[in-house]
Amino acid sequence: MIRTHPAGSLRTSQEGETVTLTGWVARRREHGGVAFIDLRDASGVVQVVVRDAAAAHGLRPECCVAVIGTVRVRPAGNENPALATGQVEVEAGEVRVLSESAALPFPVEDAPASAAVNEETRLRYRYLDLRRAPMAANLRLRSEANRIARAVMAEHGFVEVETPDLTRSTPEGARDFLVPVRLAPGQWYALPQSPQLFKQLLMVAGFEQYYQLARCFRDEDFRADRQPEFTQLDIEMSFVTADDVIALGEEVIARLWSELRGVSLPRPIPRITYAEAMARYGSDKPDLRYAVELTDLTASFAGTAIRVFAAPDGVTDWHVGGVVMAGGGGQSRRELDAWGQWARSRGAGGLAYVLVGADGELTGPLARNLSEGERHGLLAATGAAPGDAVLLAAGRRAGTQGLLGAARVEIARRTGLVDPDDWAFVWVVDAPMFEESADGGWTAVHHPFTSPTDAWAETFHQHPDQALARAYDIVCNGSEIGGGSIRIHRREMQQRVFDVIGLSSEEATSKFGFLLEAFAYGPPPHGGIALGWDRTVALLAGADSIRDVIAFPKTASGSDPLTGAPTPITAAQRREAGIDAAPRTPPTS
RNA sequence: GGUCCCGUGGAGCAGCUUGGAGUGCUCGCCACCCUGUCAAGGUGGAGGCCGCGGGUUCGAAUCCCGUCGGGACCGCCA
Repeated sequence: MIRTHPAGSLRTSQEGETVTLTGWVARRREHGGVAFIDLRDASGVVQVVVRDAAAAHGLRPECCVAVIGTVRVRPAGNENPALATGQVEVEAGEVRVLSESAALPFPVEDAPASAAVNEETRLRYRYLDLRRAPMAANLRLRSEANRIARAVMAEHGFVEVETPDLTRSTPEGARDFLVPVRLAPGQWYALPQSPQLFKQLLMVAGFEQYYQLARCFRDEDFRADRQPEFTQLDIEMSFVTADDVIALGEEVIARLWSELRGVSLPRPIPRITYAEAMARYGSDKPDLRYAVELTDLTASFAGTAIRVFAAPDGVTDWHVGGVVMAGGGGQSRRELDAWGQWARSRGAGGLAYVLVGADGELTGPLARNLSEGERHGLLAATGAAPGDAVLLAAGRRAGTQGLLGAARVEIARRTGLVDPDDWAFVWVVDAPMFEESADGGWTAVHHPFTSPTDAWAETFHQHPDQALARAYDIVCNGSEIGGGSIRIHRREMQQRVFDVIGLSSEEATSKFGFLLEAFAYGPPPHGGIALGWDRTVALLAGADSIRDVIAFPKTASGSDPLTGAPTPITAAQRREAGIDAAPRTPPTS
């Protein structure tokens, strides 16, 4: 090392020692005959005193320097308690500029008032953005999270196995990223959407306990919490029940929050069924930091004269529901009407409201059309108090609950019900196995290898609308941070799932044949979980976006302002890659 | 595929509703002054295709259309 000490490590015990430090000029304060340099390296910051004015003047912000000097205790009254090294300073003998820095595109050492910088600019100069304290802290936190996860896995005897990034396309679920194959023109690899099939093969292979911090790739549109490539803590275990996997998932999460946030999570983490989560919170990832719940008013409005609340003929899952906005009666007419606009912007028909007056009388555009029974039922069911507003929606059950659930989140946000220091974890269990697909058939909610619950093991194929899966999602503060299931290991049961989702045995063989073949050789009962590592770390870091816990993320259009990727390729690259080669065999679909 | 927001010296904003000289704020940058600061302070200075293209107008940062880029949301994400 060309330095003798990390800058952030110096203390009064080193007084008098001659040290060589290396790092970056964070700040410079010139006073004519004396200048103070805040020297930053990965360990922290220490103040360097430079008495050679000419030497100090050349030290531009963020240039890289070496300082040879003597550690001094600061003169009385000049200590800086805000710095870990604030009791000492380094009297510079020699300051060597190792490399200059051009004028900065944005401040690296933030003054508090100027912390916000356009994210595109930050990504363009990500190496400078990562010098900034919050981002540096986030990546170090992520590294610690990785270490903790590996420690927990090691303690339980898990085997870390790497799986391929170049694999075959399995055209279910998300769109694949495709990679042309030079040696076989017309053939394509796909990047894995997850190591799902490989980890099941590793169970067949007898490893029993596998994990991996796995990179996954999905060619879908972006959100604040999505990237085209992302990381999962991927886990699979043999001879386990759902409780075993859940217990392990809890241990990982509890250790992360304990060691990185100093938060002791209540164990076991509570569980809620999917049906209950939808009924009470209108979401399969409910934010339980606040208590607002939805109310089912379907029975109260069964014979309603209000047309929009009446079930059309033939709709069997009609639902009328409400959610109370405490104090919402104080909203202006304009604000109340804005809820309808808010609902329509989410693709819903609208959102009605009634207000509860001081005497419990109901007002609002709908109020006069409510029957006495409806008024009474509404008040009794919702528990709305004078001064409250009740937002009402009607429609098919899932969509209506979802809309009211979104309204619940919005109510909490607008009325300040969210405690940002709170952590509310919950397992959502007993999810449906299937959901209706756009073409009227059935599709697997989780994936087609998810086992039904014991109660549905023999009959799920007869009632795909009701069958429940041995699946579990872990939710934190309204974000799904992981999920998994017990898998199917019986060929006969797997075939029934394929039958339900309309996958012929030819298609199944073509898509998953290698897995089904492996399952002919004594597959163990197994199950697993994958934790969305970017979201998990973002929660730990208090970051608004997973981009803030990824070193080099992409923008919402999939570009990287730093490297300029993606780029066109040359004609020669195009020829060599075999992109335009005709397929050897006709595509299957 | 759809909806909405943003784009103004290097950074962050205001100006736009109601068109009238590139006007303003905070920070940074450059020069000089300054021997105990730590978001140092002081004086002076430089720096602009108001994202881009078109339209309306005597006149456009401002109004209209299109486009590009960024962000958020719906759809999508087994």
